[in-house]
Amino acid sequence: MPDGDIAEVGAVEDGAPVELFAALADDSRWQILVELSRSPASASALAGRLPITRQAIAKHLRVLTDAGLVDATKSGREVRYEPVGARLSQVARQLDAIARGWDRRLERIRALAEDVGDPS
Amino acid sequence: MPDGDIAEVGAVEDGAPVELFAALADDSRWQILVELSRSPASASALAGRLPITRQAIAKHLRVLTDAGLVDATKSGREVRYEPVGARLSQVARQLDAIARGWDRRLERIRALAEDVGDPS
DNA sequence: TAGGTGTGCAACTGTGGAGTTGCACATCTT
DNA sequence: AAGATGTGCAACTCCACAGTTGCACACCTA
Repeated sequence: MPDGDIAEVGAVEDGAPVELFAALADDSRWQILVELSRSPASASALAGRLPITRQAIAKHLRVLTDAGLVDATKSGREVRYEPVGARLSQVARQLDAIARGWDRRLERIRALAEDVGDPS
Repeated sequence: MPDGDIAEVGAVEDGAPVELFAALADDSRWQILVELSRSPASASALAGRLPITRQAIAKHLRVLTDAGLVDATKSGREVRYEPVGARLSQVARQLDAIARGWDRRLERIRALAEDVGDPS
């Protein structure tokens, strides 16, 4: 089964990627992602550009890494992080599939209601 | 400017829809969305199918409505809720645009590093 | 006019997460 | 070897939020 091929019904009922949305539901993490998209950097480097502590950033990077939104590469004593577009695209496709599923179901229900409630 | 046309850079820097992700980052809210996608219902009706209180559901519906993920229709003394696919599709497009932006920037950086660091 | 059903608002509790400080360990440089 | 820089772990505080109970109000119906 191809990766991008997600049944729109199953995508809803199998449970949506709640953990990933939680990862994206934080301003600091988006700031980090923006900085990393400008240029990959280490936690300490990010600490120089953001208003929060290195340790706080490290925690956020942990969350982002677990969610698959960021890739960590150890190089000597420092760890270089960079954003991963693939994961985000995957979620985008999933969301679109779910949205289409909603619309299809509602369409069906409306058509049914039309037949029963207003048979002219 | 067409609705679907989102500059991939601006989409990142103007701030991502964090509020919407927060709305999606809850299991109970997804359960509610699934139920509503099966068939639109009121808060009390949902309370019969979900393991939480009507009041808790009402709070979640408020969040979902504010996020534009659910549409409320008052009919007599009851309020009928139904999911809105359009909002979710919009976010999907936004995420995809952001992801492509990441990939493009990293590509550019890599190409640059190739020229400088390994001029063969 | 009651009684039942659906909503709304307010206060309270419990918990998870964001951010901090402090310290220990690893690694590069001189 | 010694100092400097980067990272990791642990404990603590603070606060937003999920969920609850309790009550008041609005609306259909007998």
